[in-house]
Amino acid sequence: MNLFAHFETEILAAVDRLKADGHLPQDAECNGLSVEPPRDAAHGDIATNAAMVLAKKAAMNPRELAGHLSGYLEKSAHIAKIDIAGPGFINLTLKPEFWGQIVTAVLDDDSIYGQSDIGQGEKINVEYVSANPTGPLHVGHCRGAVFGDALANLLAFAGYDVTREYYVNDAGAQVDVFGRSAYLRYREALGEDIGEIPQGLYPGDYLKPVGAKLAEEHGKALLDMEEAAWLPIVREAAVAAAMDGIKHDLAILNIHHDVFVSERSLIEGEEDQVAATIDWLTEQGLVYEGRLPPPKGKRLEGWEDREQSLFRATEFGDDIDRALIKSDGGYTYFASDMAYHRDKFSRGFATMINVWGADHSGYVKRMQAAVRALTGGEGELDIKICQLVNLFRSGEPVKMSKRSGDFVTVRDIVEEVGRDSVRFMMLYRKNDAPLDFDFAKVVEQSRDNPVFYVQYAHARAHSVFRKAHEAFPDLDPDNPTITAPKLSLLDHEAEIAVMKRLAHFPRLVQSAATAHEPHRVAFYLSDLAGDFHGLWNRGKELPQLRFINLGNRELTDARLALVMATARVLRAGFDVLGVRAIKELR
RNA sequence: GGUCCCGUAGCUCAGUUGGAUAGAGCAGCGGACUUCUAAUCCGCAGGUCGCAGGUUCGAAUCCUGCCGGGAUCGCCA
Repeated sequence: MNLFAHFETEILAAVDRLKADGHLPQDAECNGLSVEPPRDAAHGDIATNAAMVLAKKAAMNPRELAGHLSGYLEKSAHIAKIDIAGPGFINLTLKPEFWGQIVTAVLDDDSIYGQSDIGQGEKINVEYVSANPTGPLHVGHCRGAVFGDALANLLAFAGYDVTREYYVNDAGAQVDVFGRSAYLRYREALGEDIGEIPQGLYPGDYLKPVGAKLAEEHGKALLDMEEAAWLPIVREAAVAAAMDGIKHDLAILNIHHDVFVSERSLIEGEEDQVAATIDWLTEQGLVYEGRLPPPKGKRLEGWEDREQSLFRATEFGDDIDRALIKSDGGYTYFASDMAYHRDKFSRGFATMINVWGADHSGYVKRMQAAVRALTGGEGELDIKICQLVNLFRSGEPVKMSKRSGDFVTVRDIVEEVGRDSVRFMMLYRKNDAPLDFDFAKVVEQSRDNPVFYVQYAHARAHSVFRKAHEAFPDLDPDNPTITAPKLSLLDHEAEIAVMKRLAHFPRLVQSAATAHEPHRVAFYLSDLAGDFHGLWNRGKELPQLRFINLGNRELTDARLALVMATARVLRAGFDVLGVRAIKELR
């Protein structure tokens, strides 16, 4: 049950009655109607602007119209009080016993509470990570990886048909460099002293096994070849090894993509899809030969003013037209990315989401312009930029040296603090704000550490079940079943606060999903945990408020139902974030 | 210089897509607690939402222009 959706239908029914009795014209529409929790809880449980939205149509001032509307709402069950406030808000306060229905709804095994159908099964493509296959994943990739994965979970929970996708940039100049780096390791594996890795090549040790394997498979055969002959072989082996490593790194974060699309395969497959895309754009009159002005305000070494094939990106909202073909005849990265997005669209994804790092923010307009052009305005691309992660260790910044290839990898982080802490922390911030990640803090067992705080709430709930089992052995300590609890017994303000929070979950899921903002789920969990801890603490002062009352099984059952409901919603939120809910603290 | 993002309490950040008197957590101040329902709790104080205009019943939120911080600018990926 979605509290706000439920009352929206009641309000709309009241509006219909207003039309029936002539207060409103038949054609009056509720555009911009809101049914939401008021900002200030003192105003009640549900606020609606219905009267304000309809005032003009009714030729009545909003407060007067609100008076008529509330006359009809009063007849509805569950409403304890109706206030008309401010410019014409209608505030509904529900009867305390209403909230028990939320607990019932959460515990109903026939549906998953919070799950939504707003997605209507629409196909949606989430492309995330897409790191170059030239080495292990490091912190920079980690945030986008976790973000994309949680967003995909969230969208699935909200009823979309989600595909998780990874674009493998295995075609550009970078992977050639990577291949040459691997070739050096190959020569090294054959006993040659290669000295220091030259500037510009990949220095990391992770290519050594690739070199060794090449030596094993090819012996000295590659030494006598021209680069044009050995490069494809070495490059392919290096990329394959890098992708294996990346998939392993993703797996330790519990991230599993459905589809990997190779850039090279777009070009070298049965049909050159990049060429086909450029042809198509040319037919549409969107490609021309021309010159680009050099970037202003920044001197560029070796800027080459030349006539080239340009895509009319400016017609679709970009600042400048974009090059498609490099001077060496190869496709620009952008050209193959256009082909890739055209491919996505042709696979039935009208809605696409790309998750990128901050360093790609300058690329956003271009790609969105491309999608507009390629889909005739039918496709929609949302690009989520993940800002930088700053690493700290007990408040001290962690230094990273990229030059030596000695950066902090996903593996390092997960091994040190655990997958769940990494995932939660990466989501405990809006994606477009920078994030501070402190190795010491995320494993701290204190109120300061939101990971702990939320995990602890779930563990506490389960500790109640274990205690309940000791007191009443018929109760299953893992999953106590309580038949027909008398939920009206839950009338303390701290209990009602928890139930209200539970009531907000479905709405929260919907808004987070439509905004493509999984961090809202993390903050919600923190709030819910806060309410639950608050209730727990009240039980310390007021023993009669404790969950388990030996002399009163009926009350205990009602409270256990509430604890169960809380644990379930925490669990549902954790599932969206991809964080494991723990039942016991170590 | 252009573009994009950010600017909210001393600090770190939320803010339900335009709603009412802007919220949390730290830190601060004042109390309580000496405990396994443990890994603290309760209360208080704290604000010109960067600045100035605009849009309207109503703006932290939308539009414009400034100021400050960050990222980015390519035939790289």
